[in-house]
Amino acid sequence: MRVTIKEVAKEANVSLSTVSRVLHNSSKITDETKKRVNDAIKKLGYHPNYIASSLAGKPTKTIGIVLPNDSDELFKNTFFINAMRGISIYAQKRGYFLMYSFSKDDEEEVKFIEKYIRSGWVSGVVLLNSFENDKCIEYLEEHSFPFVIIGTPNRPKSINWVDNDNRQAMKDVVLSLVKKGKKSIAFIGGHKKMKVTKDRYLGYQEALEESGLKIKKNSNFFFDSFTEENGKKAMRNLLSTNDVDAVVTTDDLFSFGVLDVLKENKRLDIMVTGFNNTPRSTFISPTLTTVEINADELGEKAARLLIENLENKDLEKQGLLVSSSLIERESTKNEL
Amino acid sequence: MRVTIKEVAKEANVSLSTVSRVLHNSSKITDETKKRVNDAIKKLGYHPNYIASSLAGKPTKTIGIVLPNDSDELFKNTFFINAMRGISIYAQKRGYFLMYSFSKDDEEEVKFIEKYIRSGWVSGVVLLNSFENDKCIEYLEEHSFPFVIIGTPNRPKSINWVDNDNRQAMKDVVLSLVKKGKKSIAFIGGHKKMKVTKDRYLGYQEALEESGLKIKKNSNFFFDSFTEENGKKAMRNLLSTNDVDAVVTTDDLFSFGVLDVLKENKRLDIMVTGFNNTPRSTFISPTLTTVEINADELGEKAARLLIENLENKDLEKQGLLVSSSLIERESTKNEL
DNA sequence: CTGTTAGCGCGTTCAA
DNA sequence: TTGAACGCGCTAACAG
Repeated sequence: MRVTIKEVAKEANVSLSTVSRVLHNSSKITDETKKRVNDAIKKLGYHPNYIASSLAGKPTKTIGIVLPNDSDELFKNTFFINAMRGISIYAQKRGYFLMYSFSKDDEEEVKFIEKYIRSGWVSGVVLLNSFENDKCIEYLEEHSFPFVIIGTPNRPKSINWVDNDNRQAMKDVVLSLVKKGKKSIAFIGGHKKMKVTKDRYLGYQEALEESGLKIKKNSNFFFDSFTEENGKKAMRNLLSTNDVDAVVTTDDLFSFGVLDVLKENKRLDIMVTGFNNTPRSTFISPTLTTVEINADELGEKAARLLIENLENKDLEKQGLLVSSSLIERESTKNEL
Repeated sequence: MRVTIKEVAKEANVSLSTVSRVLHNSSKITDETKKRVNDAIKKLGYHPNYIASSLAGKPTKTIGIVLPNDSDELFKNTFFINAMRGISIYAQKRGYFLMYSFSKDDEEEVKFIEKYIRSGWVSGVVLLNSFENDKCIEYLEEHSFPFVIIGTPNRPKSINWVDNDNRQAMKDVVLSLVKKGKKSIAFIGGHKKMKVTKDRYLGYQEALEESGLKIKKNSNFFFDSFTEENGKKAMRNLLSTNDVDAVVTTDDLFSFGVLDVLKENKRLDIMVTGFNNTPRSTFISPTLTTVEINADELGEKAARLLIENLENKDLEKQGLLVSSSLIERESTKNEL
């Protein structure tokens, strides 16, 4: 059987509560008795039982993470594993445990959150399903349970969230192209209703404006799904109707399609950038210039935000922006 | 405050223990009181508190997973995220919670296992660091704490483990090449001391033997590290000294190097296979025939093995083999 | 078949 | 500054 606080007390010739006190540095204790207790702890190899401690009212120091099961996303991206690692880096530093569960749909997602809360195991939740998790948010808010979301929620005011500065990121992308002498830059993005798309498009517009450039007609595209095929479609269209010298996209997948069309048409003088730094971007030719969204850091900051809120209940809810970095590769080299 | 068993008891006009009993289907209870209790549970929206239940002696129904932090592996492979998902699929079905932690080295790995055990949170551990985790195994055995390892341990007899049938997998690869008329098949693998390498090499030898083929001199290579460069080195060597018509490797990375050399030398008539079905294998040209190791299933079976052992203490330790599947792509097509 | 009671290991009053 | 006692929510004997 494991050694309990009781045996430590006996060994140190003090009462249970005294041991408990030195364990938590609470109230004043003589240096001498403190030493006696600590010696006993060491001698007996005592380690506190979190279960008992939690039952007696202490927080569990455990965070639950909810992941989507969608295999496509999982395969395409190292986002999730990196975000999970990021979370772990901060959480472990603070002595927190991490739980995770994959859910196959929204409904199951809520179910797991319910389970996390009701079981009493976790004291906070990280939402990692990048998109629409309104049901989860609703449930968590209803039960006023602490949580943080990676991604920008619809009502960002009253919620803890962490996301990239998508506007700035795309702005940087476009400005770097302008610096290379590009003057007619096309845009390919996801659905216009999505916050990510909106933000990135905003950055695109701002960069052009600041550079004194205009958006050409028919040079902006918005698609419902992030596919290579849509990238191709847009690029073919651009080649026939426009005189572009660069293309920015909100996702590497679009860019892969774009590059295919450019290769076919021997127009690799047109520069291309992507977003998300998917592994494939380094394997194709030309290698793709893209934006690293730093999933690690997103996770780390999310964990920090949550834990700070956990330990300081009346902290204001806030949103945190994580900078991303432009990774320059062959698709934006002048020599090509 | 959450509703407790006590309130349910009062509502149903029974004692605590009766409620506890219907909760666990233990001993005989009148259908009528059972109904009364269940009604009360529903009416009050009662949910058992796992913490209390655990403290009172019930198992925690929580499994701890230990992951390596090594970014290279993490990026190259979807193995970990898939294995984690596989574990979750089975564990969640059985009502188990999952904890994870990333450790940056062996030492930290043991530290986390220690923490898992001492805290009392978890009742079993899954080791996922594919290679040498002797220290962890040692620690776990010392404390006779239930665990399962994904991969083949050095002393497989007294340990629960799950792994691919590497011998058979490689055998299938080679036989499929023989069936395509190949007669001089080279082998490129990792360090000869590694169990994986040994097993795959064994399958290679068996297949050749059964097909009445001989291993040519200087056509087998073993490298310390899985790199493209080593693949190139081996292939250049093979081209100059041997008359091979196919190359099998124990890792896609070797194969990428091999294909590079073959393309350079316009020798794509030589067939190539890899191992692990890394994402890149579908993006290169020719696309690479490789072996899918089914990380999902490895995780699922590992969870099953562990949970079965958890719920049935005197179960024998065992090793489970997970079949892999050969994915035929362009690099083994005759037309090329 | 059901109720009573004594813990599980620890935190936290309240006294001393 | 320290100790005794109670309770967190639940399980598992032991009675009846």
